[in-house]
Amino acid sequence: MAQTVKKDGTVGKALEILDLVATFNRPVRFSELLSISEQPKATLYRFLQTLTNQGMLSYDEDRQVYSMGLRLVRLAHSAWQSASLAPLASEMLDILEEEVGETIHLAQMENGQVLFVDKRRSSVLFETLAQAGRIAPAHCTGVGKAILAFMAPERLERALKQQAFVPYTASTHKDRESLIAEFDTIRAEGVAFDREEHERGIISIAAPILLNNGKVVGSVSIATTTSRHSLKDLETFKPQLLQATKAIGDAATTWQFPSPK
Amino acid sequence: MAQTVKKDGTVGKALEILDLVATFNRPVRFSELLSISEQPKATLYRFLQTLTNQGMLSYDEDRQVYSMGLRLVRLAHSAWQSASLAPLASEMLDILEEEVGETIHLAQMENGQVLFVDKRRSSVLFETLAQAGRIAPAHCTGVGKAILAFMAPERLERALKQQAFVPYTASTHKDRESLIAEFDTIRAEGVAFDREEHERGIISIAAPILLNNGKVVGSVSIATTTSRHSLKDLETFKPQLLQATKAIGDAATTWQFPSPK
DNA sequence: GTAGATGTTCCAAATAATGGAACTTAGTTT
DNA sequence: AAACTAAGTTCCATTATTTGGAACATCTAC
Repeated sequence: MAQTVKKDGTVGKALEILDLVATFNRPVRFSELLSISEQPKATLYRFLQTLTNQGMLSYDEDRQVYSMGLRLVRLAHSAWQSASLAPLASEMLDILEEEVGETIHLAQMENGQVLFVDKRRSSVLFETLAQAGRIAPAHCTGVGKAILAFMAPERLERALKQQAFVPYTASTHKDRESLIAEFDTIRAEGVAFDREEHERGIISIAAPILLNNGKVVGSVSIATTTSRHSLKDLETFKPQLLQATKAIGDAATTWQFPSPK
Repeated sequence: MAQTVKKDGTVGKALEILDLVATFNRPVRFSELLSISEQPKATLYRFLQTLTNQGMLSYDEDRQVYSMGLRLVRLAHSAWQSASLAPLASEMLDILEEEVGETIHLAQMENGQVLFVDKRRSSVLFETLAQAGRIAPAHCTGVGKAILAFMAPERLERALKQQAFVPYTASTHKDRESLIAEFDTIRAEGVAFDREEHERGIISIAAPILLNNGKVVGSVSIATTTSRHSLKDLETFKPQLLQATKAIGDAATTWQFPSPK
């Protein structure tokens, strides 16, 4: 279990249920939730009512199904704007995209997983919230490994405990040791490679975003397909990538929120 | 006060605090929150701790400020995908954009406010404030009025109670009566106009998205600036707009979530 | 009509939230 | 450098809320 022990009382339980509904990625019946949830019937029922009342979930009376609520979209907009690296990094990502002409991802760590907070892609027009918010495992992605390799010991320890080490492809790290073994190389080179570890045919080069005090706050990757490019090709983008992550790191360090006055 | 009476115990209070932090749109200190919150010091403190623990908020130890948490971005991604009209409407919005070549917004109602869930824009120059997740008042926007005018009586009543009737411009409806008076026209014409009611120089034409059973579930608008177009110009887009909203309404009506099995 | 499953409500017991006040730390003034 | 002030944190007996087993209601299928 990648789940950590929760000690946050009623609120924690309610949010756990929110996560539960989210994992379905489709409207879901009460009984379906009941069968997976730890909570007894009446308790689960009450939580669903409360969350629906609050707009965190929505309930379709005709179909008798729960979905995620729009209040989340509103709240996330605020989160994305004021708490993610996206607004800060936007310019640098634009520049990087222009330089390399490949798909760019901006990621941060959330509960041991990689959370994509922004993206640039050379071809198709896309809407931010549609793609932002997607998650991926940390142990088998360039963005994930780039962050993990630069984490402080106890933060890393916590993150590693949350990895499930699902072996997506033949080259996926299948245990903790194998993953850790790569960190020295990543730290030495300053970049991490995804060698089709998450998806066959998809490779990437990723670099961490570091604050001036050394803390990792996120990472940027340049991703492509094996049919278009080799790892060697990606390596030629390294200078531009590092320049971008450096610039974002500097911006994140000096960034001050607007004075309260 | 546009605030409704909350009866959702601890969870409701916690979410209220989340909203409170969101309104700041910037990292915020404990004392700032305390000064506006209803909650006593210790209670507020504990809630902030819990929410931070849960990833719904994030806390910057150095600056001692709270921001919205990335868990919201993850959850909202799920909400946007499975509970908003956006995925369903995407194709139709693409077509509409191509036909009219102006900025398109897709909106839904959330807690009496208009919530933008998707957007298409033809020119980068004309940057409206609206992006996915962004909110706006209902009483002074095309999308808002288009939805309100087609709401069932008690839903409308609840929504009207939540309007603050802030007079943004000279043409903003400044009270309930003035707003309601326009509804007959909107219902008769099938579209609502924003006559610079929210922002000077910005006008729009909007149409409701109706399910086959008559329920309004959202609206679509075509927005432009007065320097580029007049209201008459916008009116020429009416057929295309109505065709798009009809198609989205049909899709929303027949849409079935993937079978649980 | 009946069986079975799903969804909703009740209420006394168990538990968690509450908040006034005391305490600690950080920042400022005399 | 002591005294003051404001901000943030912890404590704990009291209070209020959550809890969940079980009964009840509703729907579905045969």
